[in-house]
Amino acid sequence: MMKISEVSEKYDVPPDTLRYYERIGLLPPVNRNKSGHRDFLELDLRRVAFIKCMRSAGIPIESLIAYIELVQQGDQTIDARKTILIEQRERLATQMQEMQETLELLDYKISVYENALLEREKELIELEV
Amino acid sequence: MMKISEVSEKYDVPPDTLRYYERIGLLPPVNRNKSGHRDFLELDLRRVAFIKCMRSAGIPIESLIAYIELVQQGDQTIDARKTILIEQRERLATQMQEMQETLELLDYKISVYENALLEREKELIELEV
DNA sequence: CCTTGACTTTGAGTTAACTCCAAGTGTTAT
DNA sequence: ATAACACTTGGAGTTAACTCAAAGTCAAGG
Repeated sequence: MMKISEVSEKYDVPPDTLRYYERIGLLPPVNRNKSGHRDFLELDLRRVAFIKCMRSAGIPIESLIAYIELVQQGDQTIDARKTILIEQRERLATQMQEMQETLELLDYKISVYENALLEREKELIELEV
Repeated sequence: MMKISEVSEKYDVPPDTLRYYERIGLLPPVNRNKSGHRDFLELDLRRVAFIKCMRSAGIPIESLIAYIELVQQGDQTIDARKTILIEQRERLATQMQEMQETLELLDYKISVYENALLEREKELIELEV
């Protein structure tokens, strides 16, 4: 359905990274065509989208591999999967709070610099007058 | 005023990391006592706190070094400093938005697993009855 | 038929940010 | 005075997550 270059283009993930993900078991074995080239099917694409979303938020690959492996093992692992997701959800929420605080400090500092620049301008104008 | 072990304790940053920060120029040369040991003064502590805040949000060390160097150079670099802070503020905001989306996906998936588990329970009860 | 270009694998190299180690020095306690 | 201990430096090692390179295969175009 889609070759690796197209998937790379569509999801903005380098081909080497897609192959790397498959190599380490993050992406379960991708469908192949007769000549051995990867031919990403709907399911493969959904997995890529999921991985991309998780990685863009910094969820560690190790946790994702653990999760994906549980998914492969079937319904009796639902509870364990939920545990992983909740754990990562908490880490993410904590991280976002820290970032919120940093954002506020940055905003404060930027506003201070803004005022400092205005002061400088005033001084310069007074020199001219 | 405070030795490295105390600073490490207070800010929860390993001594090796504090020394590393100084080595690479992220932390300007820390005050020393007669025997050559670091003796962190108020100013050094404020710098540690700032670095810790920025790093906890993932602001890259490289940008922080650039910023700190400008600070050392005095008032005429205020505009350049502001530019760095604004740039990082934007990167941070973007990152937080991506994380928000991931958080929502995680919440959704967790809720799906919640329901799946309830279904399983129901089935088990029916088996018993 | 031969070249071109995209694919393949395996393994090595890179980058950021630490983290650890060895060898040495100065202050404190016995 | 000597042992213990926290500190010092310089340099090497680690970890996560890619990223690149070499050597080979295959289908399509001239």
